[in-house]
Amino acid sequence: MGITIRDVAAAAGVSTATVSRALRGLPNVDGETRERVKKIASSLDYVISPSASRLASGRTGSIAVITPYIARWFFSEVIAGAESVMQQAGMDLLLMNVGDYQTGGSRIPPTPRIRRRVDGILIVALPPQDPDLESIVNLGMPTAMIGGVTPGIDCVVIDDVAAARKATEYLISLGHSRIALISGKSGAARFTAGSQRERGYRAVMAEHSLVEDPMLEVSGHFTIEGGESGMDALLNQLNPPTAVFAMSDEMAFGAIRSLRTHGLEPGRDVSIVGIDDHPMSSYLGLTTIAQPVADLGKKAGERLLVQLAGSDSLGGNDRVTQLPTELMVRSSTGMKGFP
Amino acid sequence: MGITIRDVAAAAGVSTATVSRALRGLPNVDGETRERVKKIASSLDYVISPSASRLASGRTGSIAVITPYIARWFFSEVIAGAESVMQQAGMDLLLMNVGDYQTGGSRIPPTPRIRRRVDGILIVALPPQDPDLESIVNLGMPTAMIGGVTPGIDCVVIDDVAAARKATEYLISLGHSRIALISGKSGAARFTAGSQRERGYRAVMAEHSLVEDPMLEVSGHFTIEGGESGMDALLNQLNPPTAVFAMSDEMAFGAIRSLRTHGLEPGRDVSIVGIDDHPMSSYLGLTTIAQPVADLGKKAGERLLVQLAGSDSLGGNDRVTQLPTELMVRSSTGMKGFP
DNA sequence: CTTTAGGGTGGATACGCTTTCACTCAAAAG
DNA sequence: CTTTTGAGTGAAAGCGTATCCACCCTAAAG
Repeated sequence: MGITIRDVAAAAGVSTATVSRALRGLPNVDGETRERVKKIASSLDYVISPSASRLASGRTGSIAVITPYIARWFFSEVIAGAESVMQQAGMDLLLMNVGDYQTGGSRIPPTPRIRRRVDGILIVALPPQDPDLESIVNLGMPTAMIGGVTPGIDCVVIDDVAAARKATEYLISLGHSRIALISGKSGAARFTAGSQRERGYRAVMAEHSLVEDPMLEVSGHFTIEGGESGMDALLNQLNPPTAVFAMSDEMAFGAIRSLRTHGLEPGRDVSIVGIDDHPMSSYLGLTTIAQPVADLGKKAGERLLVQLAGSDSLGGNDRVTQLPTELMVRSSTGMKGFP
Repeated sequence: MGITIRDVAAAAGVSTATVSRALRGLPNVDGETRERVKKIASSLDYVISPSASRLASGRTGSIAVITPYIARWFFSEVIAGAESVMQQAGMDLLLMNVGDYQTGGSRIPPTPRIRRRVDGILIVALPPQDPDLESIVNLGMPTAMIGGVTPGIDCVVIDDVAAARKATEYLISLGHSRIALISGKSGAARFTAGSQRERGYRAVMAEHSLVEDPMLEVSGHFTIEGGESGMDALLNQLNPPTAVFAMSDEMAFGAIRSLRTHGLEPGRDVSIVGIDDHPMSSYLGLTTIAQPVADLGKKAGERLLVQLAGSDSLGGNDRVTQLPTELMVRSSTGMKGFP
């Protein structure tokens, strides 16, 4: 069952070699021959058998997406972006969920298995300490990475330092000086973004000679609940902050809830800035630094395609692509002591 | 490059046929032989070449996930559920985003192409009118479907009628009688869930002899903005509702915002119930009918695996699996005229 | 007119596995 | 003791394509 290249060749009166070349757009095929073959192939509903093609050519025509989460907003958005690019290039996307390595989720397939299955790898936001990261990179396959920087491989990121700077500077421009930080995890499981954003915040604070009160830094674990309890802790201090920079929108959401619980109004009593531009942010009026999440996926996909095409002209160093961020001013921020 | 089954066979002193059988757990292999082969294979870092295996066996070891969206909450959650099941079964997940057929997004690959690429198909919430649905079903391949019912194929759904009934009945139990409905799309692009939920709402209203005021039904297009403008329209009436059943949480979010804009407090002035239990719902205090989204994906995946295993014992009719829903009471609902 | 170049084509083989079929041999059945 | 059985195994034939290489023939170069 299923018609093969031989059927097409016979119907067109040519060899299978010519059919193969004609259908794949290779050179050295007469224009008229090519057209005839194409016409016959489509009239026969012929499609190349991927399995056979892969075996013969050694190319799998698919790439692996290795990610700790599939359903979380950031990740699904990145995956969707990558998928759109890959689909257009005729590549298949293989989802490989590795789970959170801290919680001992499912791990990546053994590397020899990966090597056989795909032509390239897209790594989405594995923290640099992830034990699998090194073994994947060591595969030496075409690889692109999102949300982290590893020397020698294509990395697509936002400028996390600059994003944090924008957020902090905006708060300062509003007259705030006691600006708290709700950071992510403090332990070993830190995403690259976390430490970078922390740096940006610290740098701006220092430049403006603002005290770096350790009491003003809490950990929010990148979750709503974490942001909420972090904000709670901040508000229960003797000298609470008048502004807060949360390293992610979801933590900012939690902070907003905490504020309201304490009878405070974001933007009036306390200003809050997040990072992400999560779909719910505009709904909640959260001022935030927007990052082009889907574009991260697209760009990484494109870089990967370049590598696969072999026309990779980049040196070993400038393999980092930075995508722009943008301050979205909404109602969660306001002049200090405005009312 | 890459070691083959022949290397393993040679090292183990057996034929490639035996290696193949031993590694795949087929019967008719001596226990000791099997162990030896396995040990040697793993010591050689040998993994079966999927391409070769697929070509020889005719099985692709992968299944297609056909869906109009990847990044939206419901869809990414379903995909994640399906992925976890498939990964465990050693199957690859091929993402095929068909886009919203109304907006003329990218369509599915031509069906002969699909047939060659995958062993089975998972359809996620294509509306029953989708022109591709029929052609996919007609492929006659193992197929499972989520969020819709098509005769003869495995379908995994929630009881949308019952969910809507629960929501409406709960509002009635709180003393409400002017209960509005914020529905999805009204045109042709209706998901099955939409019309079912509408039926549930109507049935309960009728059973309680409550007027079915056409003014109390608005369309919210399953978006936040749609829910907001729908609620706006409801509130601008002479005799606005005291309660609202929104067919999805996101529309309920919009409705809540509309309420606040009008100076009203959800749960006190107007009660709102949604469907989904979206992650933001608990944050916003939205009373809702929770549906087990990830489980929809898992269950559909399992059904598909059963079909692929050939041990499918179901008849042609009772192919519908219904998953339970649960009322989550939060602060967006309250007794009528309570304060 | 002869030589050369190269576009266009087909034959044949490799890709790495699965699976059928035939075969062996020891144990159970007669 | 002979026959039957079946578990265990190997040889070999595909599976459907890509690609190397040889080949032909026309057109440009000499």
